[in-house]
Amino acid sequence: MLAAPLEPVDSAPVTAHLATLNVDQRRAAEHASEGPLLVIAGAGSGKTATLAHRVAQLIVEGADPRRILLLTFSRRAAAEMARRVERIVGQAMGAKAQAATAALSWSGTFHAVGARLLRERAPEIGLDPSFTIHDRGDSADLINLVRHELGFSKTAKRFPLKATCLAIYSRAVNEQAELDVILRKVYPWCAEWEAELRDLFAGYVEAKQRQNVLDYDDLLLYLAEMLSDPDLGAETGGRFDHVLVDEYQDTNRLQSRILLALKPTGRGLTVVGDDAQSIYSFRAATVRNILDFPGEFRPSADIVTLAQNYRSTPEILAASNAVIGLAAERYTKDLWTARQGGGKPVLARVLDDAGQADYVVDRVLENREAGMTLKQQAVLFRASHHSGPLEIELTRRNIPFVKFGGLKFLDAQHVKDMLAVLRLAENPRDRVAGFRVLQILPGIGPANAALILDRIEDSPDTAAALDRFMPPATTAADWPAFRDLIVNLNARQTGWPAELEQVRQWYEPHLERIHDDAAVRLADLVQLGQIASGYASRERFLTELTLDPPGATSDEAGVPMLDEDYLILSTIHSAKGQEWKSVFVLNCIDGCIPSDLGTGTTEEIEEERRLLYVAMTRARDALDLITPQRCYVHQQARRGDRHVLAQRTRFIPDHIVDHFEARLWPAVIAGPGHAPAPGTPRIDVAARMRQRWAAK
DNA sequence: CAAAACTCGCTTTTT
DNA sequence: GCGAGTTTTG
Repeated sequence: MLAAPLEPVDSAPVTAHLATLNVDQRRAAEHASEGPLLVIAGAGSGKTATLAHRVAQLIVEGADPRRILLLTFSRRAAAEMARRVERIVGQAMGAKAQAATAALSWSGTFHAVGARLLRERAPEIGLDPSFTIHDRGDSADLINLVRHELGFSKTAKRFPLKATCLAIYSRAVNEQAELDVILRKVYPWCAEWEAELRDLFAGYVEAKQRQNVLDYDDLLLYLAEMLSDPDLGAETGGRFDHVLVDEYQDTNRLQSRILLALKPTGRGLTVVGDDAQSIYSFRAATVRNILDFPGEFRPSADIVTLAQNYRSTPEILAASNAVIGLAAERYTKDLWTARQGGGKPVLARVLDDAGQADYVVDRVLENREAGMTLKQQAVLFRASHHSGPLEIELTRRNIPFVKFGGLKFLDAQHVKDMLAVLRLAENPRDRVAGFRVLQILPGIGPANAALILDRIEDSPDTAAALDRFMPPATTAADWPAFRDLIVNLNARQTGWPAELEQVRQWYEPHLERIHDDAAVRLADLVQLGQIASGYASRERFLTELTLDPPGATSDEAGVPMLDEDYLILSTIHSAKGQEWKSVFVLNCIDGCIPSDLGTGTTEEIEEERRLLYVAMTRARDALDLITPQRCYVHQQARRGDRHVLAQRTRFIPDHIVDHFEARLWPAVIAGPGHAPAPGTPRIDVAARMRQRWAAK
């Protein structure tokens, strides 16, 4: 990612391992650790390299790696950082490097670090250390149970859906704001339910505590509360000499509260980010964190700005600068590059979804002919389902691909079932897990499941509680095996990871009874077993899988045929921090970018603009933005032909369109409002025929 | 009381 | 084209 130094290395002699850095990067890497440091790092400016060099430099200067806390946005980012730090330290220190970087054990997301600190300190803060962690789906299920108990599922006017309830709760927690403010600002259509929502959230919090479970938000919230105790805060902060945070523009108020509680004076604190790439406000991230950071301290934090881009051609950079240049507010200046020219980015007009898929496939294959592997190319899109038609076309033409973002391995019912069994064993009070597991058995529905779980909750002895249950006739045959499984797992008799195999053997007949496609699903479970073997214990497996699901952020697990070449498909959000030689961005039209769901307020529109900017700045040598002329309307009878004419995205208005090469594809299609050129077919029957059989 | 059959409403991005 | 609630059936 980092090119050779383009700045002449001046004045002071530089240690070899920092020689590849430019002047600004080196200033950041060598910044004396006394005061806080803010690094504003534009897209492709060597941000990861700079941060890695800073960590490496700290270690070379004698910092204890066990006392360095590195907070990243994903585990993949943490792993990448560790790899680079090791290489750099190796240059400077030789053989000792591996030991030094292996001790760099405190790196990960805020959530993962939170889970670890809370598990460690649990007894001191009134928490049972065997707590299990709910992912978003589990949390929604639990909030739904409470909603039923409170009778809100039977209101005359429809009460907000479980996912909406959870989103409101989560927003209030992460933004550290009052419910009425959140409702007025973000969920005005739910404002009439304020009193009921308050009751619901109170019940939800109570239920989580009774069941000894934490949700994602709790990992941050409990940590922040723990650190607000002067002793615990000082003690925990004192464990780390250096705290470094990546992607600071995408943190929320709760996260900044945690950071300030760890390092109230800012001593040893470094944050890195780019306000032009802030794209997570739906998760309550606020760009204020990065903007207000310097002023949080006396004296205020030093600021280093990295504005030289090493990634893209000047033409791609110029187009990206033009797009972000139209932003209403912006704090970072334009990026510049010393790279020599390539071609302008392409703005391709295609007829529709099918044309878009054809265009991308043709261009991808062209690139491959020219020597570019599939892995060096990526297709990006705003919403996960936008890639549907393309996925079909890729499958049809035998082009392997891997998709990031969207539907995950762990969302499949059969995988959730298996994990729920393990979770119930780990924490018998986890009601969401218990509900799911019990209802796998024939003859057990919500009523019986609730009864059994009540008994487990009341009894200190799970085995005895299970034995007291008299199963109905339909369940009798399956009950003893189930009872033995749970009791055995609960007592940890089999050990890890062998017990996953034990669960699978129990589950297999049920899988075959419940699903017609049991064979396919069984293959997933075998894969789950492989993933499990990489974790040291059941607790670690459950925790880390929940905090970093495979398929979403990791490219190690869950992906078949790793040695083969494959095309990358990714949501723009999941593409953060990455780069490819050639990038395609689908549906650069109004309604998709910006999403018509995100055009309520100017802030939302501005975030959509930054999203397009993030997508464009992923490209090194080639960039194609695709604009289908018409877009099929989503809600309509199957095989309907209703569509709307789509406009090019408002973020590329006429006066900056010169930064792009306009291309019609196929070259003969007519523009909107024009008659077809002579000899051009009015309808593309062939495309319709393909469409007819393409999708189910 | 459980499970299957049916009907209505909504459809982003993710730790 | 799917999830959630409702009604019917066993």
